[in-house]
Amino acid sequence: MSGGAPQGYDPYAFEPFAVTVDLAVFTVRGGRMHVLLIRRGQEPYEGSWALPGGFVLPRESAETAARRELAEETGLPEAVVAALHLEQLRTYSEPDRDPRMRVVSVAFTGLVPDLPEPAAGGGGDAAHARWVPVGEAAGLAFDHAVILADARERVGAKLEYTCLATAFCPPEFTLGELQAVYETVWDATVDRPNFRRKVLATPGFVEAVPGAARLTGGRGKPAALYRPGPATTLHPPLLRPSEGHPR
Amino acid sequence: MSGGAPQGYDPYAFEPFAVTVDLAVFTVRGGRMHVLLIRRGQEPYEGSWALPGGFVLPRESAETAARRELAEETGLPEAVVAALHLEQLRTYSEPDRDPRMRVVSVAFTGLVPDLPEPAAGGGGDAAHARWVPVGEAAGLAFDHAVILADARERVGAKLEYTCLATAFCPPEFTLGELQAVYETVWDATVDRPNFRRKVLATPGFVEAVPGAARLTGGRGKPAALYRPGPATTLHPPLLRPSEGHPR
DNA sequence: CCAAAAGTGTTGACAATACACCCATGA
DNA sequence: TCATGGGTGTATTGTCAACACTTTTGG
Repeated sequence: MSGGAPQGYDPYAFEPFAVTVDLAVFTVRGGRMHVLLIRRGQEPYEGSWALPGGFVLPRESAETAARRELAEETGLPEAVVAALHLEQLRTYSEPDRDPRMRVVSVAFTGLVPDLPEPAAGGGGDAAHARWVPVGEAAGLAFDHAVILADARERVGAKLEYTCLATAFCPPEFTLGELQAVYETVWDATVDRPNFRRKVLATPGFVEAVPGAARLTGGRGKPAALYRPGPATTLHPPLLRPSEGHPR
Repeated sequence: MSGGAPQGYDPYAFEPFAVTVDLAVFTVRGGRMHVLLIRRGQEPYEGSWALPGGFVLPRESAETAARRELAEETGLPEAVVAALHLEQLRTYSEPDRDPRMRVVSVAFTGLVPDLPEPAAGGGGDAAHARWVPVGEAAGLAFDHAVILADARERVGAKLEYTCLATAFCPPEFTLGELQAVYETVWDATVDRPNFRRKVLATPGFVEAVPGAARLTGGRGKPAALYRPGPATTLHPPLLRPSEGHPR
């Protein structure tokens, strides 16, 4: 709520809650899904890998705090942080999730295209940030393994019924690259002709770039370039195969 | 995060955050969707209607707090509160959403079957709780109108691809009642034969009750009774009509 | 000319719609 | 016997998955 405070409530009467944000930021690189992690420099869990995040300041919203902490902790370029697709995942509030004090954490999921330079680049904390294949992210601090799993599941589900996949692609991309995003996130193969038809048949999902074509990586026919379109939802959905549903 | 605390962080150094929960609890009654509201008995917004909710206590998770506050503030029977379908909506953290202090609120969506007695019944605060048709919920306190709108949208969307609709029904229900839930929440009409086939064709959505049939309300052929099944997701989805999609 | 990747066409299975129709009950 | 709501059948229409095929490039 807000407003249901007991009469005469004194903000300082209780042991205070700390409110933090945690970020599960994903990218697709080399056919594998990666998550951005930082190495903890202090107790508890010193030396462990953890999701980036930090305290929400008194005059910040959680989303503002998320972008600020991401920039501070990982050294991602400002432009990337400002542009990245960020959405709330859920809030984790179990009383003992942090051994030191009561911490309620608002978790976010972030999506970025594959970056030429990894995470490092800025100074300071940035040196402790790394892209890690999600399969190799073991032994995370706190309940971050749970958050990571929840975030991963959510991204997979959202690809089915939203246009989110373009957030993993550079500003201009080929349909082959877009398909690779789906195949990587779902860890499944998709029929190219059908994928292509479905994407092009969804108004506003992608729009063709008038300019020239680009080669894929040397061999093969050059592919047409597309930009993300204005649409956000995908009707009808693009269902992942094999998920128990023969359909 | 949790753990990214600045070195030497003192829990009492900052102006503390209050962490609260807000609940948008819905039911379907008489062909209209209703939300459970309470009348505020103190400033700010004294006399306004608001979503039930309250402070998270030091040793509680947000979900525990949500059920406790719901029971305390609305007088819903314990059994109903324990059984109700509750899920996190999202967290609202804009700095000025409460004029008195910094309040971060974890919002939940709840679904209950139509109850014989309205909300009142218990004593205390319960007298100030009421079921209000969602269309008539105007002038809510704080940002509760936003939370309500977000919750309503989410429920409508979730009916499409989950088995959530049974949470609006009593333990045993007819397919006509289930269909009425969809029609009410979506404010759309659904073809009965097709609806029926789709529900029955989805394994685990509903299971037939071996016993006898029940009359609908007097007239008409008695309908078979069903119970919620073990399934939670709906593949393929049951898309609402007219939502911009000819399909 | 071959491999590799982009892009097009076609077909058959299946799903969704729309609607006609029968059944059981209360008044 | 009529109105009301439950339940079944079916034809048309469309969509989707599968796969064969053409096109354009690099080596």
